[in-house]
Amino acid sequence: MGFQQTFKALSDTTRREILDLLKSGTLSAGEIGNHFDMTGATISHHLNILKDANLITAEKQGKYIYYELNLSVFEEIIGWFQTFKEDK
Amino acid sequence: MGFQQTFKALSDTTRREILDLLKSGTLSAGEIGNHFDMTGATISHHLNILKDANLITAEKQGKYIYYELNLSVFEEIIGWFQTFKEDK
DNA sequence: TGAATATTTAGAAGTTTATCTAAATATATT
DNA sequence: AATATATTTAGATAAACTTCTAAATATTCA
Repeated sequence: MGFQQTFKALSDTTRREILDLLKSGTLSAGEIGNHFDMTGATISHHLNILKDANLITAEKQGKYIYYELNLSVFEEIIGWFQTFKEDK
Repeated sequence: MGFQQTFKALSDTTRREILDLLKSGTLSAGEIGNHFDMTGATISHHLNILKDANLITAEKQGKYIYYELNLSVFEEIIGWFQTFKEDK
């Protein structure tokens, strides 16, 4: 765990775009997939990586699974970056 | 370029440790390499990726090449993370 | 119950990545 | 000039990653 998983998750353009989409609010897997020219299977794989990295959370509601940003991990990462500024 | 190269560079543990080392100040390639159980060739490869991502700068002085943090790109990345907090 | 929709899982293919060894380049020293 | 030191470059290999297709699971609706 730690930062490794988080940074790996952030190192892919599609996944960062998914996070950008979720800034506007909760979206289902299908709605997220509509923004990309990829199969649903591929999007599902990316969502899983983001979820494992705790960057998003998933909640099933009937037929759909809704994904949402999990901001707490963003805090930690920002904190890591801040250490570079402070120590200067 | 843009963020892609930067996040890719940050997605490796060794490279993040190199950045942590450089927080204390400038170091030569050899001094950096001494902190890791890897060949100099591998360290050189990682330094090159960090340099291409503008996360560090290199300056040759005689026999040595000194590496230093380049904080300007850190600013940009912190800015990207901040957008997630603000838009909430 | 059966068909349609939403999403995930499994397995495969091609690409990228991290690392090594060996060789090359550049500088300093004797 | 020859040797030693510092670092990079080139080429190879194995592991990890992204993406696809096909199949599986879960849910809703007629």
